[in-house]
Amino acid sequence: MPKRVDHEERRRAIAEALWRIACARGLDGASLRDVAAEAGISLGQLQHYFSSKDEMLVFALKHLGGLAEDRIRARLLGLTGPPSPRDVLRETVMEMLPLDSASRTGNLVQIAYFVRALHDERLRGHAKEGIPALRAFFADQVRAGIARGEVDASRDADAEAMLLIALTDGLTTYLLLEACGPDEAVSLLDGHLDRLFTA
Amino acid sequence: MPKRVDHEERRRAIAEALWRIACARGLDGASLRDVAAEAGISLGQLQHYFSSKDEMLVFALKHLGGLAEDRIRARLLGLTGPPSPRDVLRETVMEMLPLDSASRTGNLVQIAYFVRALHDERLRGHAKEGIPALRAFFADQVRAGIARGEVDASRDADAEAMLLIALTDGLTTYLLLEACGPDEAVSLLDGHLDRLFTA
DNA sequence: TTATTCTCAATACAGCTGACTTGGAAAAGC
DNA sequence: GCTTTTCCAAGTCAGCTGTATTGAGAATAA
Repeated sequence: MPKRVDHEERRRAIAEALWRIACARGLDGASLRDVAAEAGISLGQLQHYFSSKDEMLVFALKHLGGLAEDRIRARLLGLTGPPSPRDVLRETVMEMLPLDSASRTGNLVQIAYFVRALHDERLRGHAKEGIPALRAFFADQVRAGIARGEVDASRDADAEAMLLIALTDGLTTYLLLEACGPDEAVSLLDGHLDRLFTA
Repeated sequence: MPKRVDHEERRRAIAEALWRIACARGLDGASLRDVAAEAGISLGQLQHYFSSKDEMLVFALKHLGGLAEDRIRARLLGLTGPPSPRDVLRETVMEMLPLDSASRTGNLVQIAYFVRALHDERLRGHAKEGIPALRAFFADQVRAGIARGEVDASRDADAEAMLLIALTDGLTTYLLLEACGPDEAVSLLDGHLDRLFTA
């Protein structure tokens, strides 16, 4: 056998090269040759690790989502003391927003996938799969807030969860377009949470 | 001179063919030949009306925005009696959301443009140009609501306007992904407006 | 009629795309 | 040393892309 190579690591490196290109030129502007060049390998080598372009795209999408989840988890673990539901929601949303350039890259790539998913049934499944879990997570936090008396009991936890997700997503759009600054986005979200957590 | 042709009308017909393709396969999947075939004309004829693909894309985008504005204006004029600020906001937002299949098409195309604009400076200008006006329009309605005592005077009209725009945009995303139904989106927005217009 | 100008079809072209094939280098197990 | 398996570089291929060119038909104005 030849030298043993960590396939997963190679695939991750290729996926990250794909992100860089997708971020700069869009997903459709990322040819196999471009990605290979960005990753510093030959086209043949790239095709050795991904037997088709579609396989590469799906892998890169899943890897992206995994890293985002990891970042959120790490951020929540980094909270000092027992976090309140409001803190959990705030930190999660802040991590999702494109407030720094690294997060901006991730969001740009994710949106590129989203748009492709609108016309591609296979990708749509992958794109949608994380939404119910996120929504349930948010709803749980709202319910915890209600239980602690920090949220008015008349609020519908599921509705508030969807509202917060949609708001985050919309702000993401305008942040990426630079039609809205990071400070403004943060203050808008804080204001929204202020009215949700009234106690 | 040969038979006189209404250039603008031809260009509109071509733009609409482009939308149909962009809606089904994405903007990047719309080649000049595809658009010409969809419009029922030859490639040469299409090139006679648009000297470059870029020109066609920009024209189609502006035409799309113009029609959307017209629909909103018509809907507001259709309101019986003097509309309250809340009605104006509600109707405008409802017209923007992809609640029926026609509006869904428009939103799909608009998002395709949005994503391309993220990587294309020329398009970004066109994509952003309508946002400040919309935001100012929404803010004016909120201010009118405050003046009429229907909105709490402590609310920041500009912030509420941005919040509503972002929320609409986020809901649009999840409607298009079918991660959220039309009824739910409407009820979420009504709930949001209920809390804004408290009197 | 004749000339002019508009409309548009056909074709060509260079460049890029994703997929595939071939062949060889390298390293582990025997 | 020899085999076997893995890894990967180079090249080929058909197909599609946007653009440019050429020329023909058609209708108006002289």
